[in-house]
Amino acid sequence: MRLATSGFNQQTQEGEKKCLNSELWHACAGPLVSLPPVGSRVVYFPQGHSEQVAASTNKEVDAHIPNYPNLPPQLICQLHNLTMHADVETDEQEQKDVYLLPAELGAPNKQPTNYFCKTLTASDTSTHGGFSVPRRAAEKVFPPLDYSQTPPAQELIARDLHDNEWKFRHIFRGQPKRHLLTTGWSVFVSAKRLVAGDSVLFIWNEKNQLLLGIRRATRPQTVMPSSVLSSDSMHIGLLAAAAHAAATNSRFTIFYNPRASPSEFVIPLAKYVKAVYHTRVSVGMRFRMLFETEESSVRRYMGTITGISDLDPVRWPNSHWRSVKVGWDESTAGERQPRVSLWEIEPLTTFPMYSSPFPLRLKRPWPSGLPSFHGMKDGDMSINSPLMWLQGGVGDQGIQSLNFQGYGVTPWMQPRLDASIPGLQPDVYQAMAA
Amino acid sequence: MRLATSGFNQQTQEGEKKCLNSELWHACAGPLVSLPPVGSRVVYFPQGHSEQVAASTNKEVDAHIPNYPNLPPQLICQLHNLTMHADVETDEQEQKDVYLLPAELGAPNKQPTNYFCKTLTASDTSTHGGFSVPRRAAEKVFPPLDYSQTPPAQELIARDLHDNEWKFRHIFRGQPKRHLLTTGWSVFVSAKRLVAGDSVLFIWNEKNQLLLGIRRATRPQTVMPSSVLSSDSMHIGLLAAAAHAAATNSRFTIFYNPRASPSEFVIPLAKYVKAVYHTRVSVGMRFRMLFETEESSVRRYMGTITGISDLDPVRWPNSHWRSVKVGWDESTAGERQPRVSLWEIEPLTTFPMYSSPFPLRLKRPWPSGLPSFHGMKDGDMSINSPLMWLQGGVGDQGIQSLNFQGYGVTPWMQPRLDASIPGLQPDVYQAMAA
DNA sequence: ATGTTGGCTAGAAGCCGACAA
DNA sequence: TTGTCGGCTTCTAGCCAACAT
Repeated sequence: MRLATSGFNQQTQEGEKKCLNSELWHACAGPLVSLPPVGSRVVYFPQGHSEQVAASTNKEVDAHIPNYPNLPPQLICQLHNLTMHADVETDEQEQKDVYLLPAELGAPNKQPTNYFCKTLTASDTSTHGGFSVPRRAAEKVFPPLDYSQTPPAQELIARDLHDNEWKFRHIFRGQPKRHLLTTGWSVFVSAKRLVAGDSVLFIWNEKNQLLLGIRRATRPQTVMPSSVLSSDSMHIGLLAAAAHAAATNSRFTIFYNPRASPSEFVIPLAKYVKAVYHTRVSVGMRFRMLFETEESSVRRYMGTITGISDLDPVRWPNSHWRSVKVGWDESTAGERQPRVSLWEIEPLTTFPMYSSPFPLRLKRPWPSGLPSFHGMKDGDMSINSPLMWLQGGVGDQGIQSLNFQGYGVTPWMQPRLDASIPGLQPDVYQAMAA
Repeated sequence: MRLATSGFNQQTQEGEKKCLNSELWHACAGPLVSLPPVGSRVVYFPQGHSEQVAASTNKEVDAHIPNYPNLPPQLICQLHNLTMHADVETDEQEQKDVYLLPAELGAPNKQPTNYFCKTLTASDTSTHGGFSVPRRAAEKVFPPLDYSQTPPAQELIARDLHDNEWKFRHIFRGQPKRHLLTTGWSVFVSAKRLVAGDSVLFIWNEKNQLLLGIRRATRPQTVMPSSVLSSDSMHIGLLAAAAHAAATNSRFTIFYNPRASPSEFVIPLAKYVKAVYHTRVSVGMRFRMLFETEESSVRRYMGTITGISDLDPVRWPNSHWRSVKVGWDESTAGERQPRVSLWEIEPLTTFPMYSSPFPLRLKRPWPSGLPSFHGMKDGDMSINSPLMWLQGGVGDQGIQSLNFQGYGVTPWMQPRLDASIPGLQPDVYQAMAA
């Protein structure tokens, strides 16, 4: 049975695309994922992109992949376009599809307020019964039941990322009383191929619509590399694409999977500049860092900086990518990564190095007469435009992806710095010296 | 339920791999697919590889993909290794996996003799009943039933590519009498996610084992490009990988999907040389070409050569890839491709150009002292070794793939030709002149 | 010769409160 | 508060021959 797709579909340039629900998209992506506004400048890290491919193909980058000496570890780009993507897995012969939604300009990552997220138990996914709704969640997110009825029950209609409708019987019964989704639930579970450990997300939005997203548990070997291209060619492909775009100042496209990638590798330029040039970090310094919890909220973990050095001095010398070695306070933090990037952490004691926002002497001032970006003065540090354009998306297929398209920067666009920043090791910002 | 894997598993270098049944692999790949022997020399066409990626991602090669001027349209390589691949799709949470089998050296493509292939009907795949076995097929392939029983019935045990066991109740009943697979059939259908239009393949081999393969109907958008890498980066990746391997004479890996790719793009060198240099073709010439039928046998279609020119003069000038424009005799041949490669066709009247096997003058003779290949004399045309190494496989996941690994050729290894071949347009073999 | 359908039946799916944790 | 289980009911999966092509 193919579920009907109705409602707020939208024609895009490709004609047959259907749009994704942006609110639900953000909810599925998680509270820590934010989309840079279209038109803004960002920093792209091929190194991080490479990590995503390695994670997706379960294969590390091989030794005989060529180096791209002209490809700097960080490319300053301008976001051109950004679309949300999601695979759709129907229960019948229809194959996976891509759905696109042009992201609204400058949409902040507003997490919905009226929502809940539950990790499915064995009972939730078994054929024996329905879905047990946490009491507080049901009372907050679902429409109120008429408790004078016996038992109180109603029909819920929820819409997924593709605007498909799912109907559930919501009933309040049992001893002790509890909220359950019965009829319709198993259809949803089998259609989405959910298993214990996956999560579902119910959102009650401002338009009084019920939205329903899923987040699959991260399972190994998400993608089958052998079906399309060798993982080596994929690695080479992303590097060559970036290098070519940088050399020719042409547009290119990348995909970012928020929930599959180890780290975000497209960072707003302002955030990057602030972290790298306006923050003094040193070994021994204490810091906080945000993480997402099971229940889709955020919490802070504390740690100490134990070192600052290149993650891969051979392949990616002078990179800011994960250049900070850290130790975590909590013993349960064993699975947290031992290396982070400067813009991911929040140093507990910051020493503003200079009063001026851009104190660094630039040996070769950048061309002026170009649009400045937020908080940055022309002449101090401006950037030739256009640099890069992005285009992104996220899915409910467990793989949630952002698609970035951009114009590359030419090498000379990398700011050239001679001043040294106390607290930072020299090799950390030599990358900026082309 | 995870099906038990027993029997002739085999440890490979990676430890946990299980081997595929090579006989079944060839049967699934089809009668026209043959594997070049390991160690032999082959010609690799990046252009054809590019077509496979385009078909897999449903996206044509974009305009702003860079050219690789140093990458010739055909690379002479030596097959290093070849493994068979298959995705396995289990019915539970386990994800797809890769299974590998080192291909036996020089294994010819021996199609099994005792087999049948049936395209599944709506009834075959519905939950309402079992599988209707064509009478001749059952009598030829299945063990004989005891027809004195009422009704005659037996249990069949078949093994798939991964050596998983499938049990079926085979019964001969109904009015009129017919062969049916009942109990166990639906489990197989749902586990493999078969739908009407897909095909199953039963083989009775020399060891009196029943083998069971599947071939999914070619469905559009087999692969989700957005999950991993943009299709642009994939295209760039395969080109850059080949170019890099050619420039550094290093090893590289490619995947070939016999049933997903429009054409074979790794051709035995002898076959290529014979077709390109020992066969005179011209406009108006009649030819035959082999195609696979519904029932997995081969038949010949006839046609006439209508032109000889580059398929893509801009991106791939002087390429032999699909350089022959053809018209087909049968009006039902509308879906057959209008362009083929020389080695795919069998000209009806051949004029041997010279009595010597390699009559072409080579401006720069190739280094000698290297292994010659079949039918070729050292000194006439020899090839520096090692050139390329391949490694391949095929799956039952609908996507059937060969994985080739090889060492690239350095540009000077391309034979340099000055002689012109009557009947071929000059630009066709200028490619060989680097 | 074989695809589809109606009838029948066995077994799984699915609704319920009991009973922990 | 909520995960799992035994008991019971409902419905579909699945076996059969009839019928059609």
